[in-house]
Amino acid sequence: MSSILKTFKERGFLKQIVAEEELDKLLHTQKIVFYIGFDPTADSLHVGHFVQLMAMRHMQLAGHTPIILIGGGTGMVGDPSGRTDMRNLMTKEVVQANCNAFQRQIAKFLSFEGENAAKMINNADWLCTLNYVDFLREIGMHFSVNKMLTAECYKSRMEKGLSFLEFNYMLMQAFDFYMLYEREGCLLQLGGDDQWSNLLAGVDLIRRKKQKVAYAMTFQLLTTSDGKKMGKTANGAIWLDANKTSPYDFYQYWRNIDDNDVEKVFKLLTFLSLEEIVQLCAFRDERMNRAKEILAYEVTKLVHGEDIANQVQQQVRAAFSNDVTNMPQVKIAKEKNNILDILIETGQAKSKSEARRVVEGGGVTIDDAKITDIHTIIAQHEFVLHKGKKVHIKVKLE
RNA sequence: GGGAAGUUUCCAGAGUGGCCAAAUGGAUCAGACUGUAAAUCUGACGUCUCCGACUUCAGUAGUUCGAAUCUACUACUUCCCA
Repeated sequence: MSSILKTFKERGFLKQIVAEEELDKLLHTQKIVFYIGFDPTADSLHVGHFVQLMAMRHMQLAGHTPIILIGGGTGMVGDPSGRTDMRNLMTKEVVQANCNAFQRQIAKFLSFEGENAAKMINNADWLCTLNYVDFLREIGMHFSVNKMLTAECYKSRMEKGLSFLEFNYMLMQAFDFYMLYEREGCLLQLGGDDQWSNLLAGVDLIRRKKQKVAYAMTFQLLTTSDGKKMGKTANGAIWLDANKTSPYDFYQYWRNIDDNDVEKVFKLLTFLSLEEIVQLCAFRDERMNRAKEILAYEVTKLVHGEDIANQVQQQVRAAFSNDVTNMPQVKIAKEKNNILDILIETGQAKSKSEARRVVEGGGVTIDDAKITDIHTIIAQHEFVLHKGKKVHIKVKLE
């Protein structure tokens, strides 16, 4: 078995694959060009994309050439796969802005130099100038509506309704693969498992138009041990953009994950060797915390860089050991010195009602004094705010 | 084009004239227990000047002492017939 496929299997990436043996041989004997598409549905990538980025990196390290396909064209339509409702249609300007944001983030994961330098391509280049009739005649004729309707990815949409706009998404993605096959010699498309039908559509299209074989492989979606999508918090999704999810919160998310997910995340989202991972996950008691700390550090390092990871780790350690000089610090206006305003200004409560509840629930401590009265005024100009057992920040009034 | 059903608080989903800021479950937050874990138990979960007040149940206009619940219209969604 080729080492890359073995890696994907051992690390728990692999979900479904087209012509496994053939592809295995191909990956083993040749350096190929492959691609993953990213649709600009938001202004930042989130943890769900992270797995795909890691997979690309693994592939590049194995000598294969990655193409990052930014969905400037497909993003105009919206992928209905696995969704129960239609996406809001984005304006062209938003799509463009999101594309730019994606490019910056993805660039960190891949090398754009050397023999197998990664390439970034935007499918708007060909999708936005298509001629409708030509497209229907050349591409549309190869698709069976009957077959498309039975595709797993449309199931949930068949109950709620599927617009013709979205129904075309599969053709567009198939066409992308075909274009990359023609222009770049791209033989393989990777993606999350929710993309399986779309990937197959591309493989089919290439076979019909060129009588040539192309390959597809999907990866495990990042889920928690109880099967839910990973990356949800009170403040919404975990983003890879530091402005949307601070590196501190990002680090803490991984630091706090379920014991049962640690090994999986290590394998998928870090480059530590399997031996190291097994060793780190050997313990099922408080020693597990050491593993989680390393996990959080490694993952943060990949996304935000080593300097920031070091910095954040130091802050986290300081916060949890009550080391006042190094813990994260927030400055707020000195007029906001009552406990409710402090909670809001420091971002620990979204409304006064919420702030009130945490205080009344006994979750707030200033320095060493538990605050129980919602009217409390804090006299100090500098103090440590604790909320629950996980939030410890130094607050400065000025 | 004709007919039927629907649109509820982050999500799912009850509620069909006052007992409704709205059951229940999930998510989330806090407390207890712990290992910054899980499980479990407890509490909270529209907003505010919080023992009270205010704004909500697609939108608008009504009926009524009183509407998420009734009526009309508008928008959107689904289903059936053509």
